[in-house]
Amino acid sequence: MSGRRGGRPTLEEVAARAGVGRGTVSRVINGSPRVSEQARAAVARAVAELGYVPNQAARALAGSRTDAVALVIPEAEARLFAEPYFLDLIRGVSAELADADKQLLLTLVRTAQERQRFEQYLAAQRVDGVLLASVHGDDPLPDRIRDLGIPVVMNGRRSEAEPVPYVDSDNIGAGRAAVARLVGRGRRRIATVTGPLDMYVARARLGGYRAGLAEAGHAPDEGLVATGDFTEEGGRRAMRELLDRRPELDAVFAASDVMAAGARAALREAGRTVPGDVALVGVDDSPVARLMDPPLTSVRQPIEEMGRTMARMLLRRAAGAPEEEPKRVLPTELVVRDSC
Amino acid sequence: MSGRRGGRPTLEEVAARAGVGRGTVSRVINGSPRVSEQARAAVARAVAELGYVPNQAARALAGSRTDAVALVIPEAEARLFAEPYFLDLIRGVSAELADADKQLLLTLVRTAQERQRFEQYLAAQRVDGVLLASVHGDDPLPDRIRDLGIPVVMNGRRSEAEPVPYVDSDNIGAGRAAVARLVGRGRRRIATVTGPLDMYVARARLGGYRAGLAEAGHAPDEGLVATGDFTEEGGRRAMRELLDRRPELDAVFAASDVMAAGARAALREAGRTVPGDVALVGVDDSPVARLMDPPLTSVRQPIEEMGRTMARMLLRRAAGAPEEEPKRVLPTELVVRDSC
DNA sequence: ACCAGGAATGGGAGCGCTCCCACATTAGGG
DNA sequence: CCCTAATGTGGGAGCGCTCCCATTCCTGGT
Repeated sequence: MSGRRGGRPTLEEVAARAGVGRGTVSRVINGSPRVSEQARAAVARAVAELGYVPNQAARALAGSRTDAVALVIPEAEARLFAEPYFLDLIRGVSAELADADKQLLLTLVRTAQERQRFEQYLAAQRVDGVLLASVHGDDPLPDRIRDLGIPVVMNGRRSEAEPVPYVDSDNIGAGRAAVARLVGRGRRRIATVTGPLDMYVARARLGGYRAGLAEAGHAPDEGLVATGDFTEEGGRRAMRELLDRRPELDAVFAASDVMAAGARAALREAGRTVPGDVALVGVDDSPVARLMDPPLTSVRQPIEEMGRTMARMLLRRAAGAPEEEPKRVLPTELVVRDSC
Repeated sequence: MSGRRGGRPTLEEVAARAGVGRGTVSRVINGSPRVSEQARAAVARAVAELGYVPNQAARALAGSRTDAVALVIPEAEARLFAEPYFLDLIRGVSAELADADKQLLLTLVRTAQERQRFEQYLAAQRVDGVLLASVHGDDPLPDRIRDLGIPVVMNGRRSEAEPVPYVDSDNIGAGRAAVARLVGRGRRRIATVTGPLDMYVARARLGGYRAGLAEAGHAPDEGLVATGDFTEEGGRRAMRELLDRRPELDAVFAASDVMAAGARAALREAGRTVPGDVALVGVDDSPVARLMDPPLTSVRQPIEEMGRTMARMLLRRAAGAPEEEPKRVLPTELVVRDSC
């Protein structure tokens, strides 16, 4: 049989032992300043002696706050994306929450029905805030949550002018840095494999690519742009398309490492060497990048740091802190390997 | 001041609306059979009309159960391992819990201090059960939790005779299947790169390798066994060692895909072709396997299914269900690609 | 016709906290 | 010396449920 509470001490018992009232113990536990040193010490001792741990359920019920934060990840994305991405994100969020003694509630959302259930869940007041990963351009969930009065922070944004607080990486800078590197290595015909253009992240990287070319004085050529979908297969297909359209290309910026891997395979099929015939740059600096042959030059995003930042922002808002900058864009960094 | 926090309806209000008592509503909500059809219908209508959602904190407080389950992952492992592993595991656990309307509390444990905190957390009665991933041979945590009277299920086991309930994959079978394949392809000098031998999973795969050789009538040769640590670098080092000791080897069973990738790199360095000179088999069937050149034959573990099974077992135990088989070993499956 | 026994139900009594009000107690200011 | 204003403090009043007991209403057996 589970969980008959084995005589776990209560606030009341601590109070009795310390010779003070319930209120005082509560104040000490919650770090209120309105307590004398003497009382504080007495309570601290009683807590230690009894091994007291506050009952969270009671706290949540009485205080209507839960000390828990939900991280929502759409399941479809979890499969699609360079998977380690989410693990890194989780790691960052988890670290920051642990420091604040908050709990991480992970929610993978699979179906519309599960989404529904999640909204219900939120309505049940079970979390102090919500972190959203990988939100698509037309997703109403963020606004919905905000309207419910629950603090939200997103990873990435739905559009340039995102109204909901978010933490993003500098995707434009990523595209730019990749192109700059390619140009610096003497490449002249630089193509790109983009992500699905209904995602802001894909448009931003493409924008960076274009900006990079413009800065280098290259004329734009739409024939050098092919759309992928962040999958390996999509990368492969897009690469074939590019080779078909512009056989003379000598470099490719793939908007993700996984697509770069697909592109690499297509290049091999076509008998092109990397980086000899075609130089290749990806984005994510995921493990695949290191394992590819040749190892892939890639633009690193500070994923874990994004997770930490999101959690920090959320906690601050949940605590009702003074409104600070609700939009944060973290820098990316080119990691040079052998593919260019 | 009226505590009209967001005006969420309470059980009491539902009762009033349905024209029944609090007890009856509670019974309906919790699916007790002791309710007339009529009352059930009235309550159901009131619930729908009011959009009632039970307050979880109150439930937990009154009923001492939380509807939440913790999944504990040692942070060190999360980095080391083929990372998608944990994402798959999480996916399985999450799916099963969602079906049961339970919450998943993810805990990455970094330091000894965090471990400490986690135990405190358990003491605070905040979860109905605990799932443990990647437990090392000498880890006392599982027993500790069990002694606290909290249901536990582990992923993998610490030793052959694990006392704590677990779900594992058939690692011996995995080694055997890999070797059988290699033998079937006419390989005669089959080496292996193992994981760290203080982990049962590594010993089991090695055991399978040996069993496979024995079954094929090959004489054992300890020179064909090198120890890695489940990292790419470890795989590379072990492979160099093997080439050094037994240059005539013509096949390698690596106990993980990541190590296989390392081994592949070492083979390339040494000028050996795959699968021409040396055939290669890994374990995990991770994305890396597909992306390698040539694509890697690998033994797939049903990771997501393990996650589901763990969650299912845990929920059943938490519900005080009749003691069923507490040890479950799921089958593995060889996925053939070009590396052998 | 009567009563035992079961089914359905209402509602009191908490669960262990936080909130907040009332009550000291002490320290100045006039 | 009284009066206000801080400062600590105790404890009542819930928070919204579940548990469980008492009550009512219905069976069917004798």
